Amino acid sequence: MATGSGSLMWFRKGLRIHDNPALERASGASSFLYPVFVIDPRYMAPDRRAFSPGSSLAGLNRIRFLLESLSDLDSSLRKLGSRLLVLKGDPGEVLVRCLKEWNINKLCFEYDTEPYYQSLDEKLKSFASSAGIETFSPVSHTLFNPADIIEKNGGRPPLSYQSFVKLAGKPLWESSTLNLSISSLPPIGDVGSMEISEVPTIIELGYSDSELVDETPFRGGESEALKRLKEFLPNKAWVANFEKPKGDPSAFDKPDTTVLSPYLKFGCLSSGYFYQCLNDVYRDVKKHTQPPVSLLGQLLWRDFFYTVAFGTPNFDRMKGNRICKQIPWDERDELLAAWREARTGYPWIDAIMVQLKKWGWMHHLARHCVACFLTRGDLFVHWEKGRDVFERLLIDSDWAINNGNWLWLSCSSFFYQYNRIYSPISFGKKYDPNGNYIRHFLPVLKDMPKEYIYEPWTAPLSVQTKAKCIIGRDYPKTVVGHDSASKECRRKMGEAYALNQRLNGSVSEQDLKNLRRKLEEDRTEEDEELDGFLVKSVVDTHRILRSGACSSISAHRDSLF
DNA sequence: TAGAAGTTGAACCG
DNA sequence: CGGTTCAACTTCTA
Repeated sequence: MATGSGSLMWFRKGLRIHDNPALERASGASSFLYPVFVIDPRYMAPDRRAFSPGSSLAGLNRIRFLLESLSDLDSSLRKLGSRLLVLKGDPGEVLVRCLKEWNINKLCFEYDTEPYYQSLDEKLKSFASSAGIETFSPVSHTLFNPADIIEKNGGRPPLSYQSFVKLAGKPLWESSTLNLSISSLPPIGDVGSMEISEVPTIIELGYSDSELVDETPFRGGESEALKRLKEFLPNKAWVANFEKPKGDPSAFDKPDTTVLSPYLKFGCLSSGYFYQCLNDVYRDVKKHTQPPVSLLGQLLWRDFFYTVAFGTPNFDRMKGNRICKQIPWDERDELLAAWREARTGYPWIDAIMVQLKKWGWMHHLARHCVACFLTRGDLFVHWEKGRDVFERLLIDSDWAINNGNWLWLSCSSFFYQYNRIYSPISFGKKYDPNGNYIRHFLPVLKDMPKEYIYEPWTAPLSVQTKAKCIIGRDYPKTVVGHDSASKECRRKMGEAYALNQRLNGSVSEQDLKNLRRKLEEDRTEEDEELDGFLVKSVVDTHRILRSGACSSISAHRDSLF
Protein backbone atom coordinates (compact mmCIF):
# COMPACT_ATOMS: atom_id res chain seq x y z
CA MET A 1 0.00 0.00 0.00
CA ALA A 2 1.33 3.40 -0.96
CA THR A 3 2.06 5.89 1.76
CA GLY A 4 -0.26 8.78 2.50
CA SER A 5 -4.00 8.95 2.28
CA GLY A 6 -6.13 9.53 -0.78
CA SER A 7 -9.61 11.06 -0.99
CA LEU A 8 -12.07 10.80 -3.82
CA MET A 9 -14.46 13.71 -4.24
CA TRP A 10 -17.29 12.65 -6.50
CA PHE A 11 -19.13 15.60 -8.07
CA ARG A 12 -22.72 15.06 -9.28
CA LYS A 13 -24.69 18.16 -8.34
CA GLY A 14 -22.89 20.61 -6.05
CA LEU A 15 -20.70 21.83 -8.93
CA ARG A 16 -19.03 24.53 -6.87
CA ILE A 17 -16.14 25.39 -4.62
CA HIS A 18 -17.97 27.67 -2.16
CA ASP A 19 -19.91 26.11 0.71
CA ASN A 20 -19.10 22.58 -0.34
CA PRO A 21 -18.71 20.46 2.80
CA ALA A 22 -17.95 17.25 0.89
CA LEU A 23 -15.06 18.90 -0.94
CA GLU A 24 -13.82 20.43 2.30
CA ARG A 25 -13.77 17.09 4.05
CA ALA A 26 -12.14 15.40 1.07
CA SER A 27 -9.33 17.93 0.94
CA GLY A 28 -8.64 18.02 4.65
CA ALA A 29 -5.87 15.76 6.02
CA SER A 30 -5.36 14.02 2.70
CA SER A 31 -2.12 13.57 0.78
CA PHE A 32 -3.96 13.14 -2.50
CA LEU A 33 -7.29 14.31 -3.79
CA TYR A 34 -9.10 12.90 -6.82
CA PRO A 35 -11.90 15.26 -7.92
CA VAL A 36 -14.07 13.15 -10.21
CA PHE A 37 -16.98 13.68 -12.54
CA VAL A 38 -18.43 10.74 -14.45
CA ILE A 39 -19.98 11.34 -17.85
CA ASP A 40 -22.92 8.95 -18.01
CA PRO A 41 -23.72 8.29 -21.70
CA ARG A 42 -27.36 7.76 -20.77
CA TYR A 43 -27.46 11.39 -19.63
CA MET A 44 -25.06 12.94 -22.11
CA ALA A 45 -24.77 10.96 -25.36
CA PRO A 46 -27.04 11.72 -28.34
CA ASP A 47 -30.27 9.80 -28.65
CA ARG A 48 -31.56 10.47 -32.13
CA ARG A 49 -34.93 8.86 -31.45
CA ALA A 50 -35.77 11.60 -28.96
CA PHE A 51 -38.18 14.36 -29.99
CA SER A 52 -35.49 17.03 -29.78
CA PRO A 53 -31.68 17.13 -29.91
CA GLY A 54 -30.15 15.69 -26.78
CA SER A 55 -29.74 12.46 -24.89
CA SER A 56 -32.45 10.08 -23.79
CA LEU A 57 -32.77 12.08 -20.55
CA ALA A 58 -31.73 15.65 -21.28
CA GLY A 59 -32.15 18.22 -24.01
CA LEU A 60 -29.06 19.76 -25.54
CA ASN A 61 -29.41 23.07 -23.70
CA ARG A 62 -29.12 21.39 -20.32
CA ILE A 63 -26.24 19.20 -21.45
CA ARG A 64 -24.43 22.30 -22.62
CA PHE A 65 -25.20 24.07 -19.35
CA LEU A 66 -23.73 21.12 -17.48
CA LEU A 67 -20.57 21.07 -19.61
CA GLU A 68 -20.08 24.79 -19.00
CA SER A 69 -20.52 24.21 -15.29
CA LEU A 70 -17.92 21.44 -15.41
CA SER A 71 -15.44 23.61 -17.32
CA ASP A 72 -15.86 26.36 -14.78
CA LEU A 73 -15.38 23.91 -11.93
CA ASP A 74 -12.29 22.50 -13.63
CA SER A 75 -10.75 25.94 -14.03
CA SER A 76 -11.47 26.79 -10.37
CA LEU A 77 -9.88 23.53 -9.28
CA ARG A 78 -6.83 24.28 -11.39
CA LYS A 79 -6.39 27.61 -9.65
CA LEU A 80 -6.18 25.61 -6.43
CA GLY A 81 -3.55 23.25 -7.77
CA SER A 82 -5.91 20.49 -8.82
CA ARG A 83 -8.18 19.67 -11.75
CA LEU A 84 -11.35 17.81 -12.59
CA LEU A 85 -10.85 14.18 -13.59
CA VAL A 86 -13.49 13.36 -16.17
CA LEU A 87 -14.32 9.69 -16.65
CA LYS A 88 -16.89 8.00 -18.85
CA GLY A 89 -19.30 5.15 -18.26
CA ASP A 90 -21.92 3.92 -15.85
CA PRO A 91 -21.24 6.00 -12.73
CA GLY A 92 -21.60 3.11 -10.27
CA GLU A 93 -19.20 0.87 -12.19
CA VAL A 94 -16.69 3.65 -12.83
CA LEU A 95 -16.61 4.67 -9.18
CA VAL A 96 -16.03 1.12 -8.00
CA ARG A 97 -13.14 0.80 -10.45
CA CYS A 98 -11.64 4.06 -9.18
CA LEU A 99 -11.90 2.88 -5.59
CA LYS A 100 -10.24 -0.40 -6.48
CA GLU A 101 -7.52 1.12 -8.63
CA TRP A 102 -6.58 4.14 -6.59
CA ASN A 103 -5.38 4.20 -3.04
CA ILE A 104 -8.49 5.77 -1.59
CA ASN A 105 -9.47 5.73 2.03
CA LYS A 106 -12.07 8.47 2.00
CA LEU A 107 -14.97 8.82 -0.42
CA CYS A 108 -16.92 12.11 -0.32
CA PHE A 109 -20.01 13.16 -2.22
CA GLU A 110 -23.02 15.34 -1.58
CA TYR A 111 -26.09 13.52 -0.30
CA ASP A 112 -28.83 13.29 -2.93
CA THR A 113 -32.51 12.57 -2.24
CA GLU A 114 -33.50 11.53 -5.76
CA PRO A 115 -34.44 7.86 -6.19
CA TYR A 116 -31.72 7.35 -8.82
CA TYR A 117 -28.95 8.38 -6.44
CA GLN A 118 -30.61 6.81 -3.41
CA SER A 119 -30.20 3.35 -4.87
CA LEU A 120 -26.83 4.04 -6.53
CA ASP A 121 -25.35 5.61 -3.40
CA GLU A 122 -26.56 2.77 -1.23
CA LYS A 123 -24.67 0.25 -3.37
CA LEU A 124 -21.57 2.39 -3.46
CA LYS A 125 -21.58 2.95 0.29
CA SER A 126 -21.83 -0.74 0.97
CA PHE A 127 -18.94 -1.43 -1.41
CA ALA A 128 -16.87 1.26 0.26
CA SER A 129 -17.59 -0.04 3.71
CA SER A 130 -16.63 -3.60 2.73
CA ALA A 131 -13.38 -2.22 1.33
CA GLY A 132 -12.67 -0.31 4.50
CA ILE A 133 -13.19 3.08 2.88
CA GLU A 134 -14.80 5.86 4.90
CA THR A 135 -17.66 7.68 3.18
CA PHE A 136 -18.82 11.20 3.90
CA SER A 137 -22.07 12.29 2.32
CA PRO A 138 -23.38 15.56 3.75
CA VAL A 139 -26.75 17.17 3.02
CA SER A 140 -25.74 20.40 1.31
CA HIS A 141 -28.01 20.69 -1.70
CA THR A 142 -31.00 21.92 0.31
CA LEU A 143 -31.41 24.25 3.29
CA PHE A 144 -32.80 21.50 5.49
CA ASN A 145 -32.39 17.77 5.64
CA PRO A 146 -35.67 16.38 4.25
CA ALA A 147 -35.35 13.35 6.52
CA ASP A 148 -35.29 15.61 9.62
CA ILE A 149 -38.46 17.42 8.59
CA ILE A 150 -40.24 14.16 7.88
CA GLU A 151 -39.20 12.78 11.25
CA LYS A 152 -40.41 15.94 13.01
CA ASN A 153 -43.76 15.44 11.33
CA GLY A 154 -44.16 11.90 12.62
CA GLY A 155 -42.75 10.05 9.63
CA ARG A 156 -44.74 11.67 6.84
CA PRO A 157 -43.81 14.75 4.87
CA PRO A 158 -45.92 17.89 5.46
CA LEU A 159 -48.24 18.43 2.51
CA SER A 160 -48.81 22.15 2.75
CA TYR A 161 -46.27 24.91 2.44
CA GLN A 162 -47.33 26.55 5.68
CA SER A 163 -46.97 23.39 7.73
CA PHE A 164 -43.59 22.82 6.12
CA VAL A 165 -42.41 26.31 7.03
CA LYS A 166 -43.63 25.90 10.60
CA LEU A 167 -41.87 22.55 11.01
CA ALA A 168 -38.68 23.66 9.33
CA GLY A 169 -38.12 26.81 11.38
CA LYS A 170 -34.66 28.30 10.93
CA PRO A 171 -31.78 26.25 9.61
CA LEU A 172 -29.24 25.31 12.30
CA TRP A 173 -26.40 26.97 10.41
CA GLU A 174 -28.37 30.22 9.89
CA SER A 175 -25.91 32.50 11.65
CA SER A 176 -22.78 30.39 11.33
CA THR A 177 -20.07 31.30 8.86
CA LEU A 178 -20.15 29.27 5.69
CA ASN A 179 -16.86 28.32 4.13
CA LEU A 180 -16.86 30.35 0.95
CA SER A 181 -13.38 29.65 -0.36
CA ILE A 182 -10.58 27.15 -0.26
CA SER A 183 -6.97 28.31 -0.35
CA SER A 184 -5.40 25.20 -1.85
CA LEU A 185 -6.10 21.55 -2.58
CA PRO A 186 -3.97 18.42 -2.23
CA PRO A 187 -2.36 17.20 -5.46
CA ILE A 188 -3.88 14.56 -7.67
CA GLY A 189 -2.53 11.06 -7.04
CA ASP A 190 -1.47 8.46 -9.56
CA VAL A 191 -4.44 7.68 -11.81
CA GLY A 192 -3.10 4.30 -12.88
CA SER A 193 -4.82 2.80 -15.90
CA MET A 194 -8.04 4.78 -15.54
CA GLU A 195 -8.87 6.73 -18.66
CA ILE A 196 -9.08 10.41 -17.79
CA SER A 197 -10.22 13.11 -20.17
CA GLU A 198 -10.74 16.84 -20.25
CA VAL A 199 -14.27 18.25 -19.99
CA PRO A 200 -15.65 17.32 -23.42
CA THR A 201 -17.25 19.69 -25.87
CA ILE A 202 -20.73 19.15 -27.24
CA ILE A 203 -19.20 17.97 -30.50
CA GLU A 204 -16.94 15.52 -28.67
CA LEU A 205 -20.03 14.03 -27.08
CA GLY A 206 -21.21 13.14 -30.56
CA TYR A 207 -23.53 15.99 -31.48
CA SER A 208 -23.42 17.61 -34.88
CA ASP A 209 -23.42 21.29 -35.72
CA SER A 210 -26.90 21.02 -37.19
CA GLU A 211 -28.23 20.12 -33.75
CA LEU A 212 -26.90 23.25 -32.12
CA VAL A 213 -29.58 25.65 -33.28
CA ASP A 214 -31.51 26.55 -30.14
CA GLU A 215 -28.98 28.00 -27.78
CA THR A 216 -30.03 29.18 -24.35
CA PRO A 217 -28.79 32.66 -23.40
CA PHE A 218 -27.85 31.39 -19.94
CA ARG A 219 -24.30 30.19 -19.36
CA GLY A 220 -23.56 27.51 -16.80
CA GLY A 221 -21.12 27.49 -13.92
CA GLU A 222 -20.38 28.68 -10.41
CA SER A 223 -18.69 31.89 -11.58
CA GLU A 224 -21.73 32.82 -13.64
CA ALA A 225 -24.04 32.00 -10.71
CA LEU A 226 -22.14 34.24 -8.31
CA LYS A 227 -22.00 36.99 -10.92
CA ARG A 228 -25.79 36.84 -11.36
CA LEU A 229 -26.30 36.86 -7.61
CA LYS A 230 -24.05 39.86 -7.13
CA GLU A 231 -25.76 41.77 -9.87
CA PHE A 232 -29.12 41.95 -8.14
CA LEU A 233 -28.21 41.80 -4.44
CA PRO A 234 -27.16 45.49 -4.31
CA ASN A 235 -30.65 46.38 -5.49
CA LYS A 236 -32.01 46.02 -1.99
CA ALA A 237 -35.41 47.45 -2.79
CA TRP A 238 -35.92 44.88 -5.51
CA VAL A 239 -34.87 42.03 -3.22
CA ALA A 240 -36.98 43.30 -0.31
CA ASN A 241 -40.12 43.91 -2.36
CA PHE A 242 -39.97 40.77 -4.49
CA GLU A 243 -43.40 39.19 -4.80
CA LYS A 244 -43.44 36.13 -7.01
CA PRO A 245 -47.05 36.30 -8.23
CA LYS A 246 -46.56 39.92 -9.31
CA GLY A 247 -43.81 39.03 -11.72
CA ASP A 248 -44.31 39.57 -15.42
CA PRO A 249 -44.17 36.28 -17.36
CA SER A 250 -43.86 38.10 -20.67
CA ALA A 251 -40.61 39.88 -19.76
CA PHE A 252 -37.80 38.22 -21.65
CA ASP A 253 -35.16 40.88 -22.36
CA LYS A 254 -34.89 41.39 -18.65
CA PRO A 255 -36.58 38.43 -16.95
CA ASP A 256 -38.62 39.46 -13.92
CA THR A 257 -36.90 36.94 -11.62
CA THR A 258 -33.35 36.02 -10.64
CA VAL A 259 -32.98 33.10 -13.10
CA LEU A 260 -30.89 31.37 -10.48
CA SER A 261 -32.91 28.14 -10.72
CA PRO A 262 -30.54 26.33 -13.13
CA TYR A 263 -27.59 27.24 -10.92
CA LEU A 264 -29.36 25.93 -7.83
CA LYS A 265 -30.35 22.80 -9.73
CA PHE A 266 -26.73 21.88 -10.50
CA GLY A 267 -25.49 23.28 -7.22
CA CYS A 268 -23.37 25.94 -8.96
CA LEU A 269 -24.88 28.16 -6.27
CA SER A 270 -25.27 27.01 -2.69
CA SER A 271 -28.84 27.43 -1.46
CA GLY A 272 -27.43 28.08 2.00
CA TYR A 273 -25.22 30.90 0.76
CA PHE A 274 -28.13 32.41 -1.18
CA TYR A 275 -30.23 32.18 1.99
CA GLN A 276 -27.63 34.08 4.00
CA CYS A 277 -27.26 36.75 1.32
CA LEU A 278 -31.02 37.33 1.37
CA ASN A 279 -31.05 37.57 5.16
CA ASP A 280 -28.24 40.12 5.00
CA VAL A 281 -30.36 42.30 2.72
CA TYR A 282 -33.47 41.84 4.87
CA ARG A 283 -31.56 43.02 7.94
CA ASP A 284 -30.64 46.24 6.16
CA VAL A 285 -34.13 47.28 5.12
CA LYS A 286 -37.15 48.48 7.07
CA LYS A 287 -39.55 45.91 5.74
CA HIS A 288 -39.55 43.13 3.23
CA THR A 289 -41.94 40.62 1.73
CA GLN A 290 -42.49 37.29 3.46
CA PRO A 291 -42.78 33.66 2.37
CA PRO A 292 -44.39 32.27 0.33
CA VAL A 293 -44.08 35.18 -2.10
CA SER A 294 -40.68 36.58 -1.08
CA LEU A 295 -37.35 35.55 -2.61
CA LEU A 296 -36.52 33.60 0.52
CA GLY A 297 -39.94 32.02 0.19
CA GLN A 298 -38.85 30.65 -3.20
CA LEU A 299 -35.95 28.85 -1.57
CA LEU A 300 -38.35 27.37 0.96
CA TRP A 301 -40.59 26.15 -1.88
CA ARG A 302 -37.60 24.32 -3.23
CA ASP A 303 -37.03 22.61 0.11
CA PHE A 304 -40.74 21.90 0.49
CA PHE A 305 -40.84 19.97 -2.78
CA TYR A 306 -37.60 18.15 -1.99
CA THR A 307 -39.08 17.05 1.32
CA VAL A 308 -42.40 15.84 -0.05
CA ALA A 309 -40.68 14.13 -2.98
CA PHE A 310 -38.26 12.35 -0.65
CA GLY A 311 -41.02 11.10 1.62
CA THR A 312 -43.54 10.04 -1.04
CA PRO A 313 -43.15 6.69 -2.82
CA ASN A 314 -43.87 6.96 -6.56
CA PHE A 315 -43.86 10.74 -6.35
CA ASP A 316 -43.27 10.98 -10.10
CA ARG A 317 -46.31 8.91 -11.06
CA MET A 318 -50.07 9.00 -10.67
CA LYS A 319 -50.42 5.29 -9.97
CA GLY A 320 -49.31 4.19 -6.56
CA ASN A 321 -48.78 7.76 -5.42
CA ARG A 322 -50.77 8.29 -2.25
CA ILE A 323 -50.86 12.07 -2.52
CA CYS A 324 -51.97 12.08 -6.17
CA LYS A 325 -55.60 12.21 -7.22
CA GLN A 326 -56.49 9.49 -9.71
CA ILE A 327 -57.83 11.23 -12.79
CA PRO A 328 -58.87 9.63 -16.11
CA TRP A 329 -56.58 11.70 -18.32
CA ASP A 330 -57.02 11.28 -22.07
CA GLU A 331 -54.50 9.51 -24.25
CA ARG A 332 -54.45 11.83 -27.21
CA ASP A 333 -50.98 11.92 -28.65
CA GLU A 334 -51.92 14.37 -31.36
CA LEU A 335 -52.86 16.97 -28.73
CA LEU A 336 -49.66 16.31 -26.78
CA ALA A 337 -47.64 16.71 -29.97
CA ALA A 338 -49.37 19.98 -30.85
CA TRP A 339 -48.58 21.33 -27.38
CA ARG A 340 -44.99 20.12 -27.42
CA GLU A 341 -44.33 21.45 -30.91
CA ALA A 342 -45.85 24.86 -30.28
CA ARG A 343 -48.78 24.51 -32.67
CA THR A 344 -51.85 24.63 -30.46
CA GLY A 345 -53.04 27.70 -32.34
CA TYR A 346 -52.97 29.82 -29.17
CA PRO A 347 -50.06 32.26 -29.64
CA TRP A 348 -49.55 32.82 -25.91
CA ILE A 349 -49.23 29.06 -25.31
CA ASP A 350 -47.13 28.41 -28.40
CA ALA A 351 -44.75 31.30 -27.70
CA ILE A 352 -44.08 29.89 -24.23
CA MET A 353 -43.37 26.46 -25.72
CA VAL A 354 -40.95 28.04 -28.19
CA GLN A 355 -39.16 29.79 -25.35
CA LEU A 356 -38.92 26.42 -23.59
CA LYS A 357 -37.39 24.82 -26.65
CA LYS A 358 -35.00 27.65 -27.44
CA TRP A 359 -34.04 28.87 -23.97
CA GLY A 360 -34.80 25.96 -21.67
CA TRP A 361 -36.24 28.51 -19.28
CA MET A 362 -39.53 30.37 -18.91
CA HIS A 363 -41.04 32.50 -16.17
CA HIS A 364 -42.84 30.54 -13.50
CA LEU A 365 -46.27 31.92 -14.46
CA ALA A 366 -45.66 31.05 -18.10
CA ARG A 367 -45.01 27.47 -16.99
CA HIS A 368 -48.31 27.58 -15.13
CA CYS A 369 -50.17 28.62 -18.25
CA VAL A 370 -48.87 25.84 -20.47
CA ALA A 371 -49.10 23.16 -17.76
CA CYS A 372 -52.69 24.10 -16.97
CA PHE A 373 -53.52 24.20 -20.68
CA LEU A 374 -52.12 20.72 -21.35
CA THR A 375 -53.82 19.08 -18.37
CA ARG A 376 -56.90 20.26 -16.50
CA GLY A 377 -57.45 23.48 -18.42
CA ASP A 378 -57.93 22.51 -22.04
CA LEU A 379 -56.37 19.35 -23.46
CA PHE A 380 -56.86 16.96 -20.52
CA VAL A 381 -53.58 15.18 -21.30
CA HIS A 382 -51.79 13.32 -18.50
CA TRP A 383 -49.49 15.53 -16.42
CA GLU A 384 -46.76 12.87 -16.66
CA LYS A 385 -46.52 13.56 -20.41
CA GLY A 386 -46.02 17.26 -19.86
CA ARG A 387 -43.62 16.55 -17.02
CA ASP A 388 -41.49 14.47 -19.42
CA VAL A 389 -41.27 17.34 -21.90
CA PHE A 390 -40.29 19.84 -19.20
CA GLU A 391 -37.85 17.40 -17.62
CA ARG A 392 -36.05 17.05 -20.90
CA LEU A 393 -36.01 20.64 -22.09
CA LEU A 394 -35.65 22.82 -18.99
CA ILE A 395 -32.11 23.79 -18.07
CA ASP A 396 -33.28 23.96 -14.45
CA SER A 397 -35.35 20.78 -14.50
CA ASP A 398 -35.20 19.28 -11.10
CA TRP A 399 -36.83 15.96 -10.27
CA ALA A 400 -38.57 17.02 -7.06
CA ILE A 401 -39.61 20.49 -8.15
CA ASN A 402 -40.72 19.59 -11.65
CA ASN A 403 -42.87 16.70 -10.52
CA GLY A 404 -44.21 18.73 -7.61
CA ASN A 405 -45.28 21.56 -9.86
CA TRP A 406 -46.97 19.26 -12.36
CA LEU A 407 -48.88 17.64 -9.52
CA TRP A 408 -49.83 21.13 -8.40
CA LEU A 409 -50.86 22.57 -11.75
CA SER A 410 -52.85 19.53 -12.81
CA CYS A 411 -54.78 19.71 -9.51
CA SER A 412 -53.54 16.20 -8.73
CA SER A 413 -52.07 17.24 -5.39
CA PHE A 414 -51.38 20.29 -3.17
CA PHE A 415 -53.81 22.51 -5.08
CA TYR A 416 -57.40 21.59 -5.78
CA GLN A 417 -59.27 24.57 -7.20
CA TYR A 418 -59.75 23.10 -10.61
CA ASN A 419 -62.24 25.77 -11.57
CA ARG A 420 -59.47 28.33 -11.67
CA ILE A 421 -58.23 27.95 -15.18
CA TYR A 422 -55.72 30.20 -16.88
CA SER A 423 -57.09 31.70 -20.05
CA PRO A 424 -54.72 31.13 -22.97
CA ILE A 425 -55.98 34.46 -24.31
CA SER A 426 -56.53 36.95 -21.52
CA PHE A 427 -53.82 35.90 -19.06
CA GLY A 428 -50.89 36.96 -21.22
CA LYS A 429 -52.76 39.98 -22.56
CA LYS A 430 -52.97 41.67 -19.18
CA TYR A 431 -49.16 41.79 -18.91
CA ASP A 432 -48.30 42.36 -22.54
CA PRO A 433 -51.19 43.91 -24.46
CA ASN A 434 -49.06 44.58 -27.50
CA GLY A 435 -47.94 40.96 -27.70
CA ASN A 436 -44.19 41.69 -27.81
CA TYR A 437 -43.42 38.34 -26.23
CA ILE A 438 -45.43 36.52 -28.90
CA ARG A 439 -43.87 38.58 -31.70
CA HIS A 440 -40.41 37.66 -30.43
CA PHE A 441 -40.86 33.92 -30.06
CA LEU A 442 -43.39 33.47 -32.89
CA PRO A 443 -42.06 35.78 -35.62
CA VAL A 444 -44.71 34.48 -38.01
CA LEU A 445 -47.15 36.67 -36.04
CA LYS A 446 -44.90 39.69 -35.78
CA ASP A 447 -47.04 41.87 -38.04
CA MET A 448 -50.39 40.84 -36.62
CA PRO A 449 -52.16 43.89 -35.16
CA LYS A 450 -52.34 43.84 -31.41
CA GLU A 451 -56.13 43.62 -31.46
CA TYR A 452 -55.82 40.11 -32.86
CA ILE A 453 -52.45 38.82 -31.76
CA TYR A 454 -53.80 36.74 -28.89
CA GLU A 455 -56.66 35.41 -31.06
CA PRO A 456 -55.40 35.61 -34.63
CA TRP A 457 -58.23 33.41 -35.93
CA THR A 458 -60.60 36.30 -35.24
CA ALA A 459 -58.71 38.59 -37.60
CA PRO A 460 -60.54 39.29 -40.86
CA LEU A 461 -58.88 37.69 -43.86
CA SER A 462 -57.78 41.10 -45.12
CA VAL A 463 -55.89 41.69 -41.87
CA GLN A 464 -54.32 38.22 -42.01
CA THR A 465 -53.22 38.86 -45.57
CA LYS A 466 -51.70 42.20 -44.70
CA ALA A 467 -49.88 40.62 -41.72
CA LYS A 468 -48.59 37.90 -44.07
CA CYS A 469 -50.01 35.29 -41.76
CA ILE A 470 -53.00 33.28 -42.92
CA ILE A 471 -54.44 31.20 -40.11
CA GLY A 472 -54.53 27.55 -41.13
CA ARG A 473 -51.66 28.04 -43.55
CA ASP A 474 -48.90 30.10 -41.93
CA TYR A 475 -50.00 29.59 -38.35
CA PRO A 476 -52.22 26.72 -37.15
CA LYS A 477 -55.88 26.86 -36.28
CA THR A 478 -56.66 26.22 -32.64
CA VAL A 479 -56.60 22.54 -31.67
CA VAL A 480 -59.54 23.08 -29.31
CA GLY A 481 -61.88 25.93 -28.53
CA HIS A 482 -60.97 27.20 -25.08
CA ASP A 483 -64.53 27.94 -23.94
CA SER A 484 -65.89 24.50 -24.68
CA ALA A 485 -62.70 22.58 -23.86
CA SER A 486 -62.22 24.20 -20.47
CA LYS A 487 -65.89 23.63 -19.65
CA GLU A 488 -65.47 19.98 -20.52
CA CYS A 489 -62.31 19.77 -18.40
CA ARG A 490 -64.13 21.24 -15.39
CA ARG A 491 -66.82 18.61 -15.77
CA LYS A 492 -64.32 15.76 -15.99
CA MET A 493 -62.37 17.06 -13.01
CA GLY A 494 -65.58 17.33 -11.01
CA GLU A 495 -66.49 13.72 -11.78
CA ALA A 496 -62.97 12.50 -11.06
CA TYR A 497 -62.84 14.35 -7.73
CA ALA A 498 -66.20 12.90 -6.75
CA LEU A 499 -64.92 9.41 -7.55
CA ASN A 500 -61.75 9.94 -5.51
CA GLN A 501 -63.78 11.17 -2.59
CA ARG A 502 -66.32 8.35 -2.83
CA LEU A 503 -63.58 5.71 -2.88
CA ASN A 504 -61.53 7.59 -0.29
CA GLY A 505 -58.49 7.78 -2.53
CA SER A 506 -58.20 4.10 -3.41
CA VAL A 507 -59.25 4.32 -7.03
CA SER A 508 -58.44 1.24 -9.11
CA GLU A 509 -57.65 1.11 -12.78
CA GLN A 510 -61.05 -0.44 -13.37
CA ASP A 511 -62.70 2.47 -11.55
CA LEU A 512 -60.90 4.90 -13.85
CA LYS A 513 -61.89 2.87 -16.88
CA ASN A 514 -65.52 2.97 -15.81
CA LEU A 515 -65.35 6.70 -15.26
CA ARG A 516 -63.81 7.15 -18.69
CA ARG A 517 -66.71 5.27 -20.24
CA LYS A 518 -69.24 7.30 -18.27
CA LEU A 519 -67.61 10.57 -19.30
CA GLU A 520 -67.66 9.43 -22.91
CA GLU A 521 -71.38 8.61 -22.74
CA ASP A 522 -72.25 11.93 -21.14
CA ARG A 523 -70.20 13.71 -23.77
CA THR A 524 -72.20 12.08 -26.52
CA GLU A 525 -75.40 13.49 -25.05
CA GLU A 526 -73.79 16.87 -24.63
CA ASP A 527 -72.53 16.80 -28.20
CA GLU A 528 -76.09 16.49 -29.35
CA GLU A 529 -76.96 19.58 -27.36
CA LEU A 530 -73.89 21.28 -28.79
CA ASP A 531 -75.06 20.39 -32.28
CA GLY A 532 -78.31 22.14 -31.49
CA PHE A 533 -76.33 25.13 -30.29
CA LEU A 534 -74.28 25.07 -33.47
CA VAL A 535 -77.34 25.18 -35.70
CA LYS A 536 -78.71 28.06 -33.69
CA SER A 537 -75.36 29.81 -33.79
CA VAL A 538 -75.10 29.48 -37.57
CA VAL A 539 -78.63 30.83 -37.92
CA ASP A 540 -77.70 33.74 -35.64
CA THR A 541 -74.61 34.46 -37.67
CA HIS A 542 -76.65 34.37 -40.84
CA ARG A 543 -79.16 36.77 -39.34
CA ILE A 544 -76.39 39.11 -38.14
CA LEU A 545 -74.80 39.05 -41.55
CA ARG A 546 -78.04 39.89 -43.30
CA SER A 547 -78.71 42.73 -40.93
CA GLY A 548 -75.19 44.00 -41.59
CA ALA A 549 -74.55 44.34 -37.86
CA CYS A 550 -71.31 42.42 -38.01
CA SER A 551 -68.75 42.71 -40.71
CA SER A 552 -66.78 39.64 -39.76
CA ILE A 553 -68.08 36.19 -39.14
CA SER A 554 -64.62 35.03 -38.22
CA ALA A 555 -65.16 36.44 -34.75
CA HIS A 556 -67.57 33.56 -34.22
CA ARG A 557 -65.09 30.88 -35.10
CA ASP A 558 -64.24 30.08 -31.54
CA SER A 559 -67.83 29.42 -30.61
CA LEU A 560 -68.32 27.41 -33.77
CA PHE A 561 -65.53 25.03 -32.80
C1' DT B 1 -67.93 20.09 12.75
C1' DA B 2 -67.81 24.68 11.15
C1' DG B 3 -65.08 28.18 9.49
C1' DA B 4 -60.80 29.86 7.71
C1' DA B 5 -57.08 29.54 4.66
C1' DG B 6 -54.70 28.30 0.57
C1' DT B 7 -47.88 31.18 -3.68
C1' DT B 8 -50.19 33.93 -8.35
C1' DG B 9 -58.26 32.96 -12.14
C1' DA B 10 -61.62 35.60 -14.81
C1' DA B 11 -64.87 38.98 -15.34
C1' DC B 12 -66.74 42.95 -13.80
C1' DC B 13 -67.15 47.36 -11.54
C1' DG B 14 -65.86 51.74 -9.95
C1' DC C 1 -55.47 49.41 -11.06
C1' DG C 2 -57.80 47.54 -6.65
C1' DG C 3 -61.77 45.56 -4.88
C1' DT C 4 -65.82 42.36 -5.36
C1' DT C 5 -68.21 38.53 -7.17
C1' DC C 6 -68.47 34.11 -9.08
C1' DA C 7 -68.45 29.11 -7.88
C1' DA C 8 -66.04 26.20 -5.48
C1' DC C 9 -61.90 22.64 -4.34
C1' DT C 10 -59.30 20.47 0.00
C1' DT C 11 -56.87 20.78 4.23
C1' DC C 12 -55.96 22.80 8.52
C1' DT C 13 -57.46 24.60 12.88
C1' DA C 14 -60.18 25.76 16.72
